[in-house]
Amino acid sequence: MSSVSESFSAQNPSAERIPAAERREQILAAASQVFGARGYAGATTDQVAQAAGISQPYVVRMFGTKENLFIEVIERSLSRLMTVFRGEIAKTDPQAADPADTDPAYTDLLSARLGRAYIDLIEDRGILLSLMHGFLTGHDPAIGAAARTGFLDIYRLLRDEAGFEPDQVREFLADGMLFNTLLALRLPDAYDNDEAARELMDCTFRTKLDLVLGASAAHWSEETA
Amino acid sequence: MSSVSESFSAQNPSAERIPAAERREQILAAASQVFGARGYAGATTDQVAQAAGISQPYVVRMFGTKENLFIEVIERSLSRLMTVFRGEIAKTDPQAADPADTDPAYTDLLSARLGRAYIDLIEDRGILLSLMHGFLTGHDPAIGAAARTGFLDIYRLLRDEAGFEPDQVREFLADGMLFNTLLALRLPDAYDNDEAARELMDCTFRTKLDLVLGASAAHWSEETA
DNA sequence: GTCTATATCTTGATAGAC
DNA sequence: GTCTATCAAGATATAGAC
Repeated sequence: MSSVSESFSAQNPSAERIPAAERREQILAAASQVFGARGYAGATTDQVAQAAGISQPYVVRMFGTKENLFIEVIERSLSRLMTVFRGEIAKTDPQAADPADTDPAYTDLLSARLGRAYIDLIEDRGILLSLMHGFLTGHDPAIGAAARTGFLDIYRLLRDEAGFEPDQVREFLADGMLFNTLLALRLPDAYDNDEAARELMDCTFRTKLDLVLGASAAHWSEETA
Repeated sequence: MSSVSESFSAQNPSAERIPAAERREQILAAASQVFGARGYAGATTDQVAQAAGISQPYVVRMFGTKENLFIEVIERSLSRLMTVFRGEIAKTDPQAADPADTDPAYTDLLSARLGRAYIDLIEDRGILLSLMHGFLTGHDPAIGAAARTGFLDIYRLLRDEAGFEPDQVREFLADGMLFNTLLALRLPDAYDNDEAARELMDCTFRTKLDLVLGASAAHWSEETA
């Protein structure tokens, strides 16, 4: 994107004009990080603006309201997540005819692959965390509705497209929620100092631990405040 | 508590004086509900005050800061949760000598009982939800530290006092996090209108479903806004 | 122990120029 | 397409009376 000039001042220095669609995605990416770290209520539109390198009113101008921006962030996260899942399903199941009639070995393999793909999503810290904050904002009418719909869409994808039994879906989702919670808690930061944290993370993230710890260190150290 | 007089005006009408300790617990109980519904950043000290039937400055006066109030709410939730778990452990295991060397049937039974006890805690909606919001506020230095410590305390309780293997703890915690998420999402409200919601809740809450649905209807209908 | 009044800061949103 | 200036509302915290 817009080169070195931004590294000093967060504010768009020469007010460079870029296409609205591109700017939109820039803002959404920035908002995803900010909302993921602080939640809907805890984040400000100004923090998003700074992260995107533009002015606060422009953020509001482009998305109407903070609430609407958050909803678009959630929908973007859901879209990415489901795209990734569908990719794994397609990759794993090149010749299965009936997704409702699958053998146990297949769903076990697919479950492992989807789990790995989920963990890979951590590379962009904002996706899973802003989603999680969306789920926790069920109280807000508009956000709550979007969050419920999205969550149930994931449920149906796992059941109908991946061919999981309801109880397999439940287990998969449960692991995901623990995963998200450990990330939000920033437990990776305690990995070196607490044996319980270490043990829990070892058994939660297993082979993908390096990715989690590495992404964590890189991510949090960049934070503004 | 202070009887009928409060049903009209939320504000303590005649400024009735009650012992500080009792008032403290009143405020904590109210704050637990409010923070549980809206999270730390989303809740206001005034909402807590109204829920407790006193003035906003008095809430701040008694707890110093909103942040400190939230931390005390979290600690109260943790304390209740751990007390309940310890009660189940004691009840289940009257004669086991070495908690580190337990047979599978025992941990299965205990796990089921702890799970049931956890679901029972939903009767007070604030406990699990304010805890969950605490976990999601790992970004705040003070709150994050309290949340991490508390989470790890629960981990150690399950491992050392309940005698679970790390992987059993992981699974138990994962179910708990899914449980909390479904509550925060207010999925119980969608039970009648969405087959996926119904299926997921049926298999998550099983025999305790009545409790979840009942408590939900009763709880949310009482809400102020 | 508890309230009223209020200072002060933050923040989402609008107006309007370039 | 993007910014500066600014308003209005809301929220935490303090002061001080009763």
